[in-house]
Amino acid sequence: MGRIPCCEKDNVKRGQWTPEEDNKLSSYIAQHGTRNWRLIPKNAGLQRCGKSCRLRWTNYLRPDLKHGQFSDAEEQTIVKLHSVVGNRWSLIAAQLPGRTDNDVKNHWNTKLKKKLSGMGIDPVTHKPFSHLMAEIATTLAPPQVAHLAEAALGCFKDEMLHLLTKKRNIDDFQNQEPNAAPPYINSNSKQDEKDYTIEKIKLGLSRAIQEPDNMLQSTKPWDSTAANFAGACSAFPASMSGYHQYGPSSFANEGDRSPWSQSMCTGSTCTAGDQQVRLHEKLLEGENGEDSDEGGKEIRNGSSMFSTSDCVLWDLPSDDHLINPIV
DNA sequence: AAGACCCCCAACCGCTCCGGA
DNA sequence: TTCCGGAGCGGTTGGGGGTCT
Repeated sequence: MGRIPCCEKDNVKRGQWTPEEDNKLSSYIAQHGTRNWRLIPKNAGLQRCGKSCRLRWTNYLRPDLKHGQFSDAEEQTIVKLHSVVGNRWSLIAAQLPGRTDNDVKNHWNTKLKKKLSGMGIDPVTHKPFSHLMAEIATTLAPPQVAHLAEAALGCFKDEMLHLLTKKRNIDDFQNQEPNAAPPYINSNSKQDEKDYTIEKIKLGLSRAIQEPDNMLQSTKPWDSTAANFAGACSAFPASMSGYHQYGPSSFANEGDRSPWSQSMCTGSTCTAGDQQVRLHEKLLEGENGEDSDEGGKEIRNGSSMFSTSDCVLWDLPSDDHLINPIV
């Protein structure tokens, strides 16, 4: 028993599309529309799978598509919506005219995830790493806490190392701790540099664990993210804990908050994760067609899900401003 | 100059969803 | 109500181009 293939693979061309194929597909669709993708390649004279044609059309050839870079506003929207609906790219893309789910997904995976990690925010839960550490620390017995930094390092080290070792600016590092030049400065060994970075991360995580209350009591969630994470993890040079390495604006810098950071800050970063779970549950209830006692309606009412009294997450657009209702 | 490495993004794969019979 | 086929979705891959060493 195998799955029925969507087309005969033997007679089907795969890989990059040629301009000629694009022309054939575009002109066929212009004449006949996009009904029945299975028949389209045959009728258009293309040796392609119908699915491949659909993808090519929806992700690339459609005349209403934008192909340029994502704007700040678009990025904000993606991050905000992702914090609420998770990896539901088609839902997110529906709020961004001219962008496809593939575009959004790619942009998230290649840019935004790193951007958030660089700001000390876990891109999955949208919580600050330091807060996650502190939360875990408060739930563990002391002997376990002792191993937390090590374990956490295992979880986050790829992102951290990527950010810290790859794009390091040694001058920044020296400015941060002028009296404690890292040992690798005088060494040619990349391994030394990496080990040093790892030790620094461990130290920072340990501090985060030792002071969970301070982290949790922060009244400004954002302050406990990039800035405090950098503070708790003294190993992090300011230039790395912020995200101006990626662009002109800086998150860690108090006096220089981009619209991005402002909108991120207005939401309850530190509680977004819990609320996200609740929203996910509500969403699922909505999808299953069951009105929950307290929320099903809001969920199906599109953007109002973002403004229910107990679920205010971000300064998301109101109903009127969302391009397409969610769900 | 050239090979290694990295990043981005188009395209593919396989699963789920949905609507019609 | 069930089944089936088409469409949609999200995860993953791989190739091409750029950068680094």
